[in-house]
Amino acid sequence: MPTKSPQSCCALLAGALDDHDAVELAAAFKVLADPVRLRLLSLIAAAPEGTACSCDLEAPVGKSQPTVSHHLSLLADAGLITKQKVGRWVNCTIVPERLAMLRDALAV
Amino acid sequence: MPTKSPQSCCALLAGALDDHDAVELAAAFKVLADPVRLRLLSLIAAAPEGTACSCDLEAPVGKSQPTVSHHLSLLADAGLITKQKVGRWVNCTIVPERLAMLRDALAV
DNA sequence: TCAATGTATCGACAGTTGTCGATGATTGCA
DNA sequence: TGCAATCATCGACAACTGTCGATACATTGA
Repeated sequence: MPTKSPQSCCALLAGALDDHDAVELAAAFKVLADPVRLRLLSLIAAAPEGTACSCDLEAPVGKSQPTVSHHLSLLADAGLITKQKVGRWVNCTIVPERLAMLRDALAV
Repeated sequence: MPTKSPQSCCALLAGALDDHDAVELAAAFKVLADPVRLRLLSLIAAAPEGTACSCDLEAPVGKSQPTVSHHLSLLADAGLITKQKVGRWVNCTIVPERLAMLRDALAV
């Protein structure tokens, strides 16, 4: 379940950005402000059907399993991906609507 | 002088994102990952002609003068605003092209 | 039931970051 | 020239973050 975050209705850079919205929007961008998470997002988005097993993500980013697990959890908490456990594996799927929402937040 | 940063030509989330591009893109988003900086951006963008005096920005964000100066420098280094000194004041102007570049980086 | 595998959690550590007070530099004005 | 105003820089501190090894949990297969 994604945490609550800036809605598409939020007044953004073009309008008044109150303190509450600023904190939420900053938290959303903070998740994107890490090269490992960006690479994980890129790998997941480029995988077939936008879904990748987390076991296939450790080698490309060159980080340990706990580190990758940590980053994937942050991405999931931010609603940028969903994690579905199937057997012993965890499939990560990108949520393009979430990216689009953040993209719209940068509209001027 | 803005520091170099992800070009519009960068393969982003939809394509392969190599380590170097990931670091640069993450650095760009890191600048946006702070509520004070987002509010400063919002205030500058909402000001007439997208330009505001830095002396008018301290009160709205509720931070000290050194803190605001620090954040404005980060925004300027990231190319999101330009700073022009006129007399004793510093005018900050938004750079919408830069925001658009980051917005495009989130394209899926 | 037991071993193996994939994942999450915990504890710890180093590095980074946001913040402010104090201070310095520069400009405009009397 | 002296003073006030605006901004940048410095030093310091607390808080946060990314990282990993060790370990616990969960699921599959034998």
